[in-house]
Amino acid sequence: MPLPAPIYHLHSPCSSCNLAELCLPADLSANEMHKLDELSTVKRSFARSDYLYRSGDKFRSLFAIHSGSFKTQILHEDGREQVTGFQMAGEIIGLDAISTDIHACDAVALESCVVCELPFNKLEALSREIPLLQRHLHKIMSREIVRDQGIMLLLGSMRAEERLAVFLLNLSQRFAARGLSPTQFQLRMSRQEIGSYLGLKLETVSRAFSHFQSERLINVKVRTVEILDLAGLQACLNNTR
Amino acid sequence: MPLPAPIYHLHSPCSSCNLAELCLPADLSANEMHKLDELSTVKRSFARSDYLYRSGDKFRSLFAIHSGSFKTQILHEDGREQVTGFQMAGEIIGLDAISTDIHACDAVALESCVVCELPFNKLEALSREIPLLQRHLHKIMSREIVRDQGIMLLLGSMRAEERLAVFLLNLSQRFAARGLSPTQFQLRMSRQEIGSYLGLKLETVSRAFSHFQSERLINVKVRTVEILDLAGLQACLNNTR
DNA sequence: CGAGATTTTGAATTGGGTCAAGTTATGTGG
DNA sequence: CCACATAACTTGACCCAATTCAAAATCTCG
Repeated sequence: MPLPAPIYHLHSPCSSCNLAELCLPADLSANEMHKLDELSTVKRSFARSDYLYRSGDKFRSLFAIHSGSFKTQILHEDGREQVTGFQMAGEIIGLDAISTDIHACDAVALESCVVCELPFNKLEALSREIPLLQRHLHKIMSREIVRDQGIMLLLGSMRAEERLAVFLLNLSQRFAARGLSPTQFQLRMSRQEIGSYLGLKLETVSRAFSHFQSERLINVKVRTVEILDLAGLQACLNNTR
Repeated sequence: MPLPAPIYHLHSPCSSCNLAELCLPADLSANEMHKLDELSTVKRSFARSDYLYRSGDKFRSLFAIHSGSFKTQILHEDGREQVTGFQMAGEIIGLDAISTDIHACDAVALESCVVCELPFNKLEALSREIPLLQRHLHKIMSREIVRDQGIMLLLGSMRAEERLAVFLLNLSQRFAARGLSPTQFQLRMSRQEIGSYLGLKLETVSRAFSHFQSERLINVKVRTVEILDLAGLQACLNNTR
């Protein structure tokens, strides 16, 4: 079980893993880098199924995922649950809580994880001092909005197999961005969790996997996935039913 | 409560309509208020079906809706479309574009509208000077994330009538927050647009309206809606199928 | 090794989609 | 202001993709 390497705009080695997604493309001065390094002194480890935070918790910090991956989910009182995202190394988690100072969802570790805590007060203070950081924080939040709207499109107007194809292609891209294989990877989440994320039942997810395999688009054995035909998966989406 | 109630702070009359959603709960100094007023000098009017911006446009400004309402939509190349939101007076529109400096969706006027333009550079500069403004901007962005995740829950795990009930209750709340009747209002969007937003076909939306009417939960005549039984609509959601 | 969890597969069911026809609004030009 | 054309909405009948229910296979981990 190789842990995903935390490579994502990391131009400083990683004393400041906190910088992960936050790290600016444009270079900061040494002094600015230093301040950014000081931002997150606390690193925490989590085992599979540990909660990073729970819905209702007081918000104090964002978290930069140093290694491992999480799911975020909303639990509706009537038992309905919706997985709202899967986050991996180099991504920032907790943005939903800024709105009310209370976390709006649960974040659960899907495997062993290490995260850096980014106290939000300090992050705001620093981003007043460093305009590039401010802009970057805004971009991260906006990116999350765009991502969510993409999922609305998926949930609102795609068929089961299209949804799974989008899901696999997205994972593929994200692994590639971390220097991992875009065509061979381990799923860290169950069929049930994938289904919840994609608005499908777990049986439907399983059937779609099986169908892709029979079409020779992928090889899948439980949580081991090999993409055989990226273009073919892509083509699933263009078949306007 | 799938869709969180938006909170509007319309305390200044509206020489600075720009402040609408941006206006801070905590009071700003006179000097700060003045700077905020200067932020938006440009007001623009739109007729029904005019575009406020289009997907692909260069991003320069956010917009505060002074009056009227808009829809935002993503158009997928294969013709699929998804309405991602309906925005009304006092709300800020355009947050998705910060991520790439390119607008990621279309914003279309649903009726006659007036908007205030908020140049984003200036807004960022000002929010470095005024921490309360900075925090408020962050809250607005985070609120949008939470809203979108609520819609993911709706699209991912609710049945047609539940979705429409959520939609009507959300409109009701938002009208109430503006001092309008929470039980009698005009829809500004077509069945097709509601359907796109809710991940349903227009016929399904129409049937759900008719069914609510036959259950005496609402009166509906095309775009005129009267809610007869708010609690009853709410109860639709708790019936865990 | 064995128990519980997860995944796969099959068969039957159904909620919402599709297609079609009729009705009611809306807006434009005369 | 009216007549007419067009767009929007409603309703019915039929259909199908995904869900539900069920059972067997496989995996995971103590």
